[in-house]
Amino acid sequence: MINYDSPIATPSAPPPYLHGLNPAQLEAVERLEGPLLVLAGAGTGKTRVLTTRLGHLLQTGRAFPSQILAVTFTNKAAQEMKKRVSAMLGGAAVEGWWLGTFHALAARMLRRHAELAGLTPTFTILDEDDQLRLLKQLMEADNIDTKKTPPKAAGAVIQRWKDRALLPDDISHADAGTLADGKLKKIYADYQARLRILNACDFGDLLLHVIAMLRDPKNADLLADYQRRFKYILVDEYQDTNVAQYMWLRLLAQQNKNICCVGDDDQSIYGWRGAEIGNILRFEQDFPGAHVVRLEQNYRSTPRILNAANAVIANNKGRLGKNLWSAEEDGEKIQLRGVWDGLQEANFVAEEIERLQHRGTELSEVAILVRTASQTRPFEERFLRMGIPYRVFSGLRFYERQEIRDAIAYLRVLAQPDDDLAFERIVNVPKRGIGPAALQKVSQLARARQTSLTRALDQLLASDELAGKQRQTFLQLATDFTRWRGLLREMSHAEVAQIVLDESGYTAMWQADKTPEATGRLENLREFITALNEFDSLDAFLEHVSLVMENDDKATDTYVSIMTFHAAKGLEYNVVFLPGWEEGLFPSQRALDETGMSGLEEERRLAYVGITRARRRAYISFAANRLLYGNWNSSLPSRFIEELPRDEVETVIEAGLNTGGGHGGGYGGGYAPPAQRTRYIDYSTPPIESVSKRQGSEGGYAPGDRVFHQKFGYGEVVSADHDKLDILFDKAGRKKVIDSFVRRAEEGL
DNA sequence: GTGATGGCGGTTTTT
DNA sequence: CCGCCATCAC
Repeated sequence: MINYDSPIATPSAPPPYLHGLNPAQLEAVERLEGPLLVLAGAGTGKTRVLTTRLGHLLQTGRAFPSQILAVTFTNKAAQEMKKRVSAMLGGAAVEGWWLGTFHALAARMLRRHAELAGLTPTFTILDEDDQLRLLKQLMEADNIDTKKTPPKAAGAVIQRWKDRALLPDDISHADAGTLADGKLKKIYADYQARLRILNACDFGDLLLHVIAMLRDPKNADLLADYQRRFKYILVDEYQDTNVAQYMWLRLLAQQNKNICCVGDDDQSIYGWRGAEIGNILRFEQDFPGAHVVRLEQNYRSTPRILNAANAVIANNKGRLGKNLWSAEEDGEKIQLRGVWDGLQEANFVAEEIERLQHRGTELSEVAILVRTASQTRPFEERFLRMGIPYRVFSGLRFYERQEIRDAIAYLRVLAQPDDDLAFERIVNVPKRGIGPAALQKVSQLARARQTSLTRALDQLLASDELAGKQRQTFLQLATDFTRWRGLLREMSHAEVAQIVLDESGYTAMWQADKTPEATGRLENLREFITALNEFDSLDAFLEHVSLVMENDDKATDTYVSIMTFHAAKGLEYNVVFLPGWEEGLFPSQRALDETGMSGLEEERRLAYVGITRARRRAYISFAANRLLYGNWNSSLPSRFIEELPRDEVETVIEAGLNTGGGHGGGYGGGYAPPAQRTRYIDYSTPPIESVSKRQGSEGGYAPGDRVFHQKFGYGEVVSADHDKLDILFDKAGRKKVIDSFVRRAEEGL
């Protein structure tokens, strides 16, 4: 079917962009109507299919850009898609389409209708750091031992609830668990209430609020509007979606039902952070009339590598099933090495890399993929000694660095005065002499008033509650912020940022710092200001940093790449080393203990992802002894090694190694499958209680009342204006105080 | 309010 | 073994 109304439609010959697609790819591009699942195996041309499909939609005039919703998981993927589609359409940028990550798109919707979620359009998106500090406060306020239940653990559980679109009210007593004395449900509720006061969201909330908003019968028009708008929906990496994301997609796809999900169940490796592999496995039930297209022809790896990957993944039960094949020559066998210990393993890898290098292999074509970040060290030490250039991909990203977070916190307080977490972060950075005790005063009032720290501070400064140096310091800070906010109207946000960093003493703090890192930090701050210049407004910049964790590496230099399996997803190298295939390490003991059979299958998918990163050569190795936390431990080869097909593998095992008493036996099971319950609880709108109603003077003091103040002692109220009291104290004289700092003097005392 | 020492715990990570 | 956090001494 061709739309002849479109000026750019080409009625006759197939357009050039469809040339060279294989039949499955072609179907994935051209089947535009109805639900479609594209099962795209590793290296089967997924990105090409995705971009061609989008370009095809636009080129044939099936949809205006604004009628297309295209969702990815990472910003990198979104950028890539943007770039490739516009290249395909002759270079012009596509304007007005909804292309981005789940979170960026949800944030866009939420900002449009923030008031429907009880927020203002300038709401803040908290980072992990903020979330944890907030949780910690709430837990301590509830007398929960944060040693027994680290906020991080509590936060993870709450995150998982949010991933499943469960609000505090949806958590049954049984599900609340034993963590934090079983008070986690309450902590979750407190946390949500606090976020609303802060006019803030965490990542999970972005989707949760939008879902709640769209499902609210009061907003039926809004839902209908979005449902009509998005004629075509495209989702990348569908195997990684969580329940909330699935619900959001389903809501939006209801009307036109043209939803195309692309993914690979065998590459679902993010279950531990809420990804629900069931989403992709159930696609055909969830979207009636769905078609499934399998992309199985692989253009990346040799058949031997594919056979090995196929053989390992075939041991998984929960999968849709698919077999990668290649039209190429067999290629080299997988090299399997068993060595004495981790040092020898590093040695072997290093020497092999040198050998390959002499035969003309570029180091940029070599990668070492590990299960955990801590495995990189022996390789680094060995490479340093031998002078092999390498790079470990795992370090802190730009926006996660301390000095950048501090700078961002200053800007957040500027843009959003209610952002308590940002305020707390910088209130004593650089050191101003405002310690926990001083801050306590402000937060006490903020809690009593159900308001933010900045507002509470203003009220405190209007009273006589603060005195001396403390008052001076706070006053200085408050006036600085007011002045800086004023500057935003006069000059560019980058200039203001520079002024803030200088006048606050933040730059000076690092200049005075004599540690070796200080120079780098100052450089980062300069880079930060430059980055600011690339955005139209402060708000646009803050949105960017809260949603984007950019990867600022350019792979131009020649070095060996060292990274985790997770980080390697989507990448490919001619030569791939896969060290540390030992029971306990890979598959990870913890994954087995915590999630049993499904954990094992996810580990196996990691193996599959790892193997399929290799184009020409893959090396798998294990060591009989490994240094762990400073102790030597003996280990057995990974069970995945036994799953490799013998014909495709060339094995060299050092003499005298215990490999578990020969193949076929050995590993004690003990990973009992837990009662696997995935719940899809109906989602109800969160109650939006009015905060402002609860403010005001609960004291109801009147002139003549006798009161007691912690610091000023007894006194008599002269006048009362709402919450502000003018009191003549018996000893301290006349003071303006805030009513929540006084209590009634008991009669007869 | 700020700097120094000891104890404990320790996958995977994006937004 | 290393890094983080909490507690202790100024």
